[in-house]
Parts: sequence; C-alpha cells; structure tokens
Amino acid sequence: MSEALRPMARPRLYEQVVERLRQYAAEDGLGAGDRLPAERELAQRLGVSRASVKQAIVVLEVQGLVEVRHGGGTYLVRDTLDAAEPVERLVERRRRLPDVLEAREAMETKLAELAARRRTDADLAVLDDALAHMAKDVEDGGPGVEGDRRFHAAVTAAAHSALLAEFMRSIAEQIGESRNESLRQPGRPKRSLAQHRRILEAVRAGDPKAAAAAMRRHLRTVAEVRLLTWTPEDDS
Amino acid sequence: MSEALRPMARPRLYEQVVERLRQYAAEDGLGAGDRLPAERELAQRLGVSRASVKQAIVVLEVQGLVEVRHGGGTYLVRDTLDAAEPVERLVERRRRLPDVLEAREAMETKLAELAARRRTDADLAVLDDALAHMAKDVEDGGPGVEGDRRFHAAVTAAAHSALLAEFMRSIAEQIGESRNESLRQPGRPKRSLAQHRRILEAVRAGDPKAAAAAMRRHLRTVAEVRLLTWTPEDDS
DNA sequence: AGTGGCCAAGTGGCTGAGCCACTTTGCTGC
DNA sequence: GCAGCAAAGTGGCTCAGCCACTTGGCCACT
Repeated sequence: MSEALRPMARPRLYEQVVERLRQYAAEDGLGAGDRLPAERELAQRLGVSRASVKQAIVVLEVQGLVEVRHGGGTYLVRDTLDAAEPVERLVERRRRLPDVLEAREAMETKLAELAARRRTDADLAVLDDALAHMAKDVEDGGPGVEGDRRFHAAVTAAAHSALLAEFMRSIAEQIGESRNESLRQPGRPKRSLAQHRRILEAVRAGDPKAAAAAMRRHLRTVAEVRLLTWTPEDDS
Repeated sequence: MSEALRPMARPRLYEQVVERLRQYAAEDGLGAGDRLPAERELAQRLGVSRASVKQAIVVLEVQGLVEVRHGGGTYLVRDTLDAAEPVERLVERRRRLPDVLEAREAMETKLAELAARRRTDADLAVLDDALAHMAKDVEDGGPGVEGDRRFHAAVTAAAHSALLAEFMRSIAEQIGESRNESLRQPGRPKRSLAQHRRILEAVRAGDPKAAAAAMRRHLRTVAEVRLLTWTPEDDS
C-alpha cells in the first residue's frame, strides 16, 4: 500500500532519448555499421535540444554500442542498441536462490579441483589460517561465518582462475546470505567445519577428484539446509 | 613497427573530465554520500563548458557511481569513482583459453545435469533438431559448427537456469573460436557428433549423472584438441 | 591514369548565455 | 519554538553559434 508513495519516477530527458534511439534502431532494422541520423536532425525530429541528443549518444558510446566519428557521423557497432544486461543486475532480479546455488555448485566444485592441482604453499597457509579461524569461533559457540567466508575465498584464490573468480564475485552477496542462514542451524557449524577439513586435506594432498567430491558434498548439504526454509513466493 | 601508424588517439573532452573527477574524488578522499562541487564551479575550475561537465556526469551516472538530485547537487554512491570492470572486459583481457575452458567445463556439466532433470518436450525437440542439423552437415563433409553451437545452446536452454545461461553468454565468443578450431581437426566432427548423441540420450532419459558425465567427457576432448595448438605467449 | 591540392557541404565538438524546476537554507512573523 | 515563505544554490534543458574534422567532387599537374 505504501507502494503508492514510493519516490516518483523522474526520467531524465536523455534517458528517454536513449530509449527512442534503441526503438528506432530496432524498428528500422538498423544493423552493425549503419549510420544514425545526424545529431541536428535527431534533435529536430525528437523535439529536443542537440545537447540532450548528445548526452544520449554519450551513454550509448560509453556502453560500446555506438562509434562516433568526428565529422563523419555516428555508427552502430552491433546489430542492436540494447545494452547487454550487466550480470549484477540479473543476479539482483533473479534473487531466487536455486539459480545461485546451482551456479555456486558448478563453479566451486571446479575451483576445488583446480585448487588441488595448483595450490602453492602460500595458498595452503591461507587455507589453514581460515580453517583455524573458523575452528576457534565454533569452539567458542559462534557460527563461524567469517571463517567460512574466508575458507571459500581461499579455495577460490588457490584455484588461480581469474574468470571463475570473477563469476564467484558476482554472486558473492547472495552466497553470503545463504551462509548466514545455514550456519545458524543448530549443529551446522561443527559439521560444516568437518567438511571444510576434508576439502582442505584433499587440496593439500593434491587430489583433484577428492577435492571436487568433498566440495560437492559440502555444498549439497548447505543447499539442502537452505532450501528447507525457502519457498518460491518468499523473495524477501 | 606499423605500431606507429595505428589510428591516432583523439580523446573526447568529457572523457578527460571524467578522469579528472575520478582523480579529484580519490585525492580529496571523497567517500560515499559526499557531494561533488556544483557543475558551474567544476566547469569554471576545469576551464570547460558546463555541457562537457554534464556529459561527464552522465557517464558516471550511467555507471551507477553517482546520484544526481535535481536542485540538490551530485553525490557519490560509493567510496570511489572508479568503474567496476565489466566481466566482458575481463574476458577480453583474459583471452587466454585455459581459464575459459575451465569455466566452460564447470558450468556446462552442471547445465547438462540440470537439463536431464528439467527438460520439457519442447526442449527435447530443439535438441533433436540441432543434432539433426549437425548430422546433416557432417554427412556432407562439413565441420558442423552451426549445429554444434545450436546443440550446446539448446542444452543451456533446457537447463532453465537464467544465471548460468548468463555466465555462458559472457564467454560465448571465446567458446565459438575454440569450436571452430576444434571442429577443423580431421575426424573431429564425427566423434563430436557421437558424443552429442550420448549427451542427448542421457538428457532424454532424464539421467542427470550420465548427462553430466557425457558432457564432461565431450568437453575434455574438445579442450585437449584445442590446447595442443595453444601456447601461453600466443595471445592472438 | 594517377596523384595531390583545393573547396564546399555535412557532421560532430564545444562554448556561453539564459531560463526553468527543484532543493536547501535561513529569515520572518506569529 | 515553529510554520511559512522567500532567496540562494543547483541541476535540467534550450538556443545560437563557431570550430574541427571527414567526405566527396573538381581541377591542375604529372
């Protein structure tokens, strides 16, 4: 009900112009390499100033959708002016956990496998440290959230794969939420700690298959715990 | 040597302004919530017109680094004006194949598993169609590139995981290159086709473990073929 | 036929002045 | 105190204009 009182949308003119340009490119079937109408003409036909048209074009330029040649016109780079939706936004919209947990399992089992293959002594030291941190917290009756986070981050680092690390980073926030809930379940911190130990030992031993298997088992129990309290409508 | 004849860099004014603003925010220790100087003042101190300052601010606004309040000033959203590096750019810089192939294996085995669990009849029809397309091309002595692409896209679609699909999309270009090279190896198209068949049958049978295993086997042979001709220095 | 100089038209780059809309601030009068 | 209001400050947008660059056509020269 307070829905009606949310801040009014106050669209900037240049945003509307960007929208119109996307529309124009789509409807007129413009493709890569085609030239947009001149700024002066666009301004006149849209009924706005040239400055606003220019701001809109700057937006498209920054997004890499358009190439502006001084004195030569403005050209489409791709077949469309639709911006590729940033991963972060998609994650936001798709807050639904299952997707995230699936992606996490896919990537992190691979990360464990790679970590077993590539970990350096320094990587192992960080892993040991993270595990010790979590162990101490759990002994003191804490949930071990920070230690858990550090352990998984250390595994990611030890895998030495910039691309997978980047993907993990983009769902880190969602994983953090699930971690909080999971570790608040009674008995969970101790079991989680034990599972971490098995992962670490496999990584230390340089056994990729064992590491992947241990990580998979760990993540599946986490996912189970988390999904027990989850319902599709509960988008929190 | 032809390095000297590459296109001249002709930086836009607004880009320089953006750079100056980032610098200013960093050097003056501006943090989230702090207000930028007024547009008129910035224009005067930078010695540029207000329009150029505004274009720069539009850039920062589009990148979500700054919030502009009509009549109230322009405020930093985060503690820095440095743009988070988009995944696409990272992929570009990290053109090195191993990373990409690792990520691909991690995600696509999971996709195969999910596809076996969730595929609808319509999904199966698309998979059948893609496989038939590839089979026909291979029979005619072609490489079957397009059919291969469609098959893997169909598996991704059948998994019904928007997040993994998005991740796949962001490395699609690199995968495409590797696909071209792989399928150009003599004998590869036929073997690849057979492997696709096994994947499809596991998905049709609704056997997640078999589907994941078949996909993993397929991707590992592809990676092997590709990596034989790859060397770290060859960044092409 | 090819080359380079030249010019005019078209287009983007950028400016300055100006007005409007909105927010913030602080004074005024109760 | 405090509500109301006016002024100052700030961003939104426009207009008119000049400059810089690209393109294409024409021409003189080789």
